[in-house]
Amino acid sequence: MKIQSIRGVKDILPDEIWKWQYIESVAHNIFPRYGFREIRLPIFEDTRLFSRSIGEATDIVEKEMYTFNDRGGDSITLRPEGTASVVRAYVQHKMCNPPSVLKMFYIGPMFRYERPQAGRLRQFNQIGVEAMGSPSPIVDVEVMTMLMEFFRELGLNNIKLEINSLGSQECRPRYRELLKAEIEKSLDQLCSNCKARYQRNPLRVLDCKVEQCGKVAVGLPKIIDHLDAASAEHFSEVRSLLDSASTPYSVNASLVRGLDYYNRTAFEVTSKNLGAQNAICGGGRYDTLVEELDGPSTPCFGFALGLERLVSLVPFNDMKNLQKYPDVFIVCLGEETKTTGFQIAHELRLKGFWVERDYEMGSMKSQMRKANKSQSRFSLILGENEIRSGKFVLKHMETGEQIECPVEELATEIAKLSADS
RNA sequence: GUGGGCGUAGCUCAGUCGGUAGAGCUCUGGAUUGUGGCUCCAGCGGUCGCGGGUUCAAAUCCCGUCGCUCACCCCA
Repeated sequence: MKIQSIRGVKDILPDEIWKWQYIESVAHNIFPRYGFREIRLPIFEDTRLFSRSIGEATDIVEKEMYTFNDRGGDSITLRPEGTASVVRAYVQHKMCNPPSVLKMFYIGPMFRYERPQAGRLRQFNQIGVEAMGSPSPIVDVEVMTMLMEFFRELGLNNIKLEINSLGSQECRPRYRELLKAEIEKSLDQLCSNCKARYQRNPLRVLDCKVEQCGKVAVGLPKIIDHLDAASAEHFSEVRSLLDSASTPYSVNASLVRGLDYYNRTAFEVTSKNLGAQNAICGGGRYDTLVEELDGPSTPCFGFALGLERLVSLVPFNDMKNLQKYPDVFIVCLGEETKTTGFQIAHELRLKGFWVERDYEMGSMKSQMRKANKSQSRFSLILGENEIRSGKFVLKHMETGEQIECPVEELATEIAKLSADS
C-alpha cells in the first residue's frame, strides 16, 4: 500500500511556496518597525506547559493535543499554540528587564487533533506576536494597528476587526455567574447544544448560530456592562486610541477567546471569504500568565494568525513584481556546447540570475518547449555556430525578438532587457 | 465525536435500463535538419478507492471498510 500523508496535514508544493515566502517577508519587514524581533521555539514541550497555561478544561487541552511519552517516559506535547512557549522561554531565560517591554514574534507549525474542514488542519502554521511587560492600552492598540497595517500591505480587503473586553479575574467570574443565572431563566427556549454547554461555557450561548438562541442572547447581560472600573477605563482607552489611529473596528460583546489566560482586551479579525472558520487572527491581553508559569508579574498582549487562512485571502493575482520563474533558459545544441553551456549557466547564477536548462540535450524543438514551459523570460541559444562566432542568441520569449550577444555582455544585456519589459 | 456530499487516466469530469471504460486538458513524438506558444495528426496513460455479496455478466445494484470534502463542535 502506498503511504499517504497523515489526515489533516498538507504539503506546501513549490508552485505555492512563494506565497508563503512573500507573506513571511512582509512580516519580517513590518514587525521590526514596531520593535518586534523573531524568536524560534521548539515544536514540542513538556505537556504540563500547555495544561497549565491554556487551561485544563479547554477543548484544546482536553481532546485536541498530540501528547505522547518519549523514550525516557516523559509526557511530551506537540505545541497546539505558541504563546505558552514564548512565556516559557521568557521565564526560563530571565528575559524580563523592566521597565522595557519585550516584543517578539514567531512563525511556525501548530498541532491540534481536530476534524479537518475548510480552513482547519491538524498541522497548521501561525504567525504570533507577543508584547511582554506593560499593561498600557497603548500596547494593545499598537499591536492591533501593526496587524492591520500588515494586512493592508498584503492587500487584504473585506476584513473586520472586532474587539471586546473580558474584564479581570475578579469581575469575569462574577459576570459568568450572573450570565448563567439569566440563561437558566430562558433555558427552555435554547437549542439542545446550548442547554448542554451553558453551565460549562455560558459565553458561547451569546453567539450561538441557532436563531432561537440569538433572540434570547439579545436580552442577556453583556460583559462590557459588568466590567470593574479599571477594566472599563482600560477598554475605553483602547477604543479612543483605535479611533485616533483611524483604525476601523467594531465592538462585539459576545466575542470570546478559547484559551483561559486572556483578560481585558480580546480581539479577532474575520473575513467573509473563509468559510465557517472565518477568523484569520485572534488575540488579546494576558496579564497573569507569566506569573502562573512562575515568572515575575508581567502583563502581556499578543495575537496569533493562521497562515493557511491568510494565504487563501491574499490577492496574489494582482502582484506583478514577484519573481516566480527563471530569468534565462539555456538551450545547448550538440556535444561541443556542453562545457560552454555549463559554464555560462554557472556564471550567470553567480551574478544572481535564475537560470534553468535542459539536461537531456534533446532536439532544439524539445528544448525550446521546455524553455517555454519553464516560463523563463529569456532563452539563450548556443550551438556550434555560436561557439565559433563567440556570439550567443538571446531570445525574449514573450515578444519572440532575439539578438546576438557576445558572452561577456550577456549579464548586462539580460538585466537591461528585463528592466525594459 | 455527530451529520451531509464525493471517490473512474497526472488534472477536471462523462459513463443511459447492469453487457468488464470515454472526453477535454496535461504528457511524448511528428507536421517544421537550429527556434517555444497557436493549429493539425499520432501515441502514452485506468485493478473504476479497497473488500465482500447478488448476477451468465457490476464503474453501475447491496453490505462493509478506507480516504477526501463540507458543516456542527471548536478555533487560527
